[in-house]
Amino acid sequence: MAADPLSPRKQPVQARSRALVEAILVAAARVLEQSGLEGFNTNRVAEAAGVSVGSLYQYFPGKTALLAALVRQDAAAFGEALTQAANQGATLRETAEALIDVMIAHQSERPALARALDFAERDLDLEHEDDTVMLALTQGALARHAAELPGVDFAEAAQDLMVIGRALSDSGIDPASLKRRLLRAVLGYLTGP
Amino acid sequence: MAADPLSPRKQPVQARSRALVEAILVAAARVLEQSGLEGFNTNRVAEAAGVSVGSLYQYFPGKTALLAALVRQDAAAFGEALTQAANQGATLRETAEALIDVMIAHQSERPALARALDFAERDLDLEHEDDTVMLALTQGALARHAAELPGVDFAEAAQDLMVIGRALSDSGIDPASLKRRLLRAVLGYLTGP
Amino acid sequence: MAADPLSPRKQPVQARSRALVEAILVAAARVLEQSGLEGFNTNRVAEAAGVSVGSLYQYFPGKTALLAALVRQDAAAFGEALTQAANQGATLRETAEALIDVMIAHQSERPALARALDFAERDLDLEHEDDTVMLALTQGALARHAAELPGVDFAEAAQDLMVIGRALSDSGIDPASLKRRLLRAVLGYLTGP
Amino acid sequence: MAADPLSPRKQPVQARSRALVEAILVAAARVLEQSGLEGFNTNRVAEAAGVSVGSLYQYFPGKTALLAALVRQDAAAFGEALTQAANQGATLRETAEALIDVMIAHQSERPALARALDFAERDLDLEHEDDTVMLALTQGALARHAAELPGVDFAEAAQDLMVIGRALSDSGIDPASLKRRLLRAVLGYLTGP
DNA sequence: AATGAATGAGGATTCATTCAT
DNA sequence: GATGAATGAATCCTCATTCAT
Repeated sequence: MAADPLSPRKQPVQARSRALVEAILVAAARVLEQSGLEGFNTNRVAEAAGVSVGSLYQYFPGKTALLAALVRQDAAAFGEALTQAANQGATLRETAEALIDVMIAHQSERPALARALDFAERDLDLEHEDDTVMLALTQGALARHAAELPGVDFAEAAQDLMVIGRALSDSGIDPASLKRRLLRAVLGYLTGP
Repeated sequence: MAADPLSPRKQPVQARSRALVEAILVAAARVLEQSGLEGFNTNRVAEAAGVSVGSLYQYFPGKTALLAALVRQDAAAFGEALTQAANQGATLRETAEALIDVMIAHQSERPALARALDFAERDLDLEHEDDTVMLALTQGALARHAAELPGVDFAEAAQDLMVIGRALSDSGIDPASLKRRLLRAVLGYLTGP
Repeated sequence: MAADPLSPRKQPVQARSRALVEAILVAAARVLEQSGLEGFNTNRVAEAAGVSVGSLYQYFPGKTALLAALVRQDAAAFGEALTQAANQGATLRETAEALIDVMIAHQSERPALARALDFAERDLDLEHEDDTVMLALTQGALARHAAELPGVDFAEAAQDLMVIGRALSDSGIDPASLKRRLLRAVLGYLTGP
Repeated sequence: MAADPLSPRKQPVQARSRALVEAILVAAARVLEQSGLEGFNTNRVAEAAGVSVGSLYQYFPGKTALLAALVRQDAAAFGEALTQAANQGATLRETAEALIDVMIAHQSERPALARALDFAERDLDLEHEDDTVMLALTQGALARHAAELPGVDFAEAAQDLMVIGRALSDSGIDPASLKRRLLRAVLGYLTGP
């Protein structure tokens, strides 16, 4: 009965429905970006999407689910981009650079949105779910350079680097120096003292 | 009129007033810890403090200000503890350990509270304000070991380490391995490749 | 325009239509039984019937009409069963027993449904309409035993007994003793002091 | 935490508060009487009482509780009146008359309200709670005339008579003949065949 | 200064009903 | 006729804030 309040209500099959869901998500992202979690409410999102509240609730069982969908959508896109990057680079440094570039790109595109989504992800305890993919990805990328990383626990390192990467890219640090500093943190962690 | 909504309304001079403010803050922390930002509301806090809402508003211009006071109080306490640690340790490693111990202690004492405060700090954009002290502190600690850190930009490093330290200690990583991993991240960053 | 909101919209002539109406009514009964008046809504009924809401509205002008149809259907079935019983029994007592058996059977079959329908009947002020048949029936049954009932106003008695019978059978009284008690009430009323 | 949704939220101690609660209950009764359970909603009641919704919720945890309070208030008043009557009358018939007079009075004063309250009482499953007193009362009244009632199970009879009495007085029967018919039903039940 | 009752805007969610396809 | 997506008014309830006492 009381279904999962974080999952969408039904899969939009028809083309029109998919467009509607898409419109809602786009509007939701905009509202979240401009007004923060504070100002994020279903009525506002529906209005911004040019849709009735009822329609919103047709596809999302509640405010939380909408937020969760946003988070997941972003995580998925991010994961995809990371996947590309993870397989690039002949050296550890090159791979690190590729991954960092993705992180920075993701974050600098819509900083306020990225921040709010990070926020929401924690709030909804969606971290674990989303991070599994990225963790695996990162771990794989590390494993590819095992030769350069003697004695490193890949699982552990992947987790730490994920946390560090996120935190730094989301910290508001001057974008110009961000890449250099992230690189330092990552390579330092891995090949450090 | 439109006064700073983040600052306390007036300095409580009388002893009784100070006690009242203290009681409110203690209660606020408890409420925040137990119910999260979601359940944090002025009526609840006032009740938990055994005080009337009116009195709460006598000393805090609004909910936000109360939250801000909590954040600042915590930051101050944290800063104090860090100050102690920053001056300890003959070697860089030792100093780093001392600082990390403080971070972990601060975080592990009331994890839920620490998390919510971190949350709130960001939400209220209080980061800059609070971090100034810690930044200076960290920077000083680094400077003390300048010999071991050739070519390091202390200001920059302090900022990065602060971010990294916070993120890792708040990440929910197994407390048992947390210190080791934090140390690795910090020393790696500083003395890395 | 403002048509009677309690009457069905049109007589389903086609076989398929009749089946559809039947399916809706069956589903409606089930929903009402399982979820009460509270949870009784057109969307739910339509879904339970495996029919679109639009179709439901094709045959019933509104929620109320659907409910009314349910009430009437039940009343009709009940009336039919009573008709059988009303003509049985050589003595007053025997006839009373037959009628009471029907009442109890009707009520105990789907108690929750019976209750909700009673509820709805009152809510929609359908009592008068439905009871006409039963009243006539009861009155007839009494008349058959006029010899045993000197000085009794059959119309009045029929109404009173109807009310009493319904109330008692719907009162949640232990089914084991229900018949005896109903009999006592009825015969007491009729042949009393 | 999730306290009893049927009980009031706090006892109004101050005179003003009591007046407010009283005003709310009076308004609630009026709304219920005029608009039925259908149109009974907290906003409407608050408005009718000249009070803000917030104030209503200060004293009643929800719509249901408000309704329950109304039912209980009515039941209490009714019980009180019955208590008076139950001790009157030298003969069974006289006592029965006294009780029936109270029932009729209670019902005929505000018929629509009485009906809706009966309705609500069932809806909220408050029957048992309220009826205990009346049952005991009735049982006592019967016991007082035990000599006239050989072989009668007072507990059972009290329950049956309660049900019968309510049903008849609430049935919309012509008030002029109501008393006579009720008396017949009651005495018939008790002293019948 | 303290109290806490009162306010009411705001926000989540439901569901009867319509109508374009 | 059938469909079911879309609508949005209606309703419940919360909580930041004020103000009379």
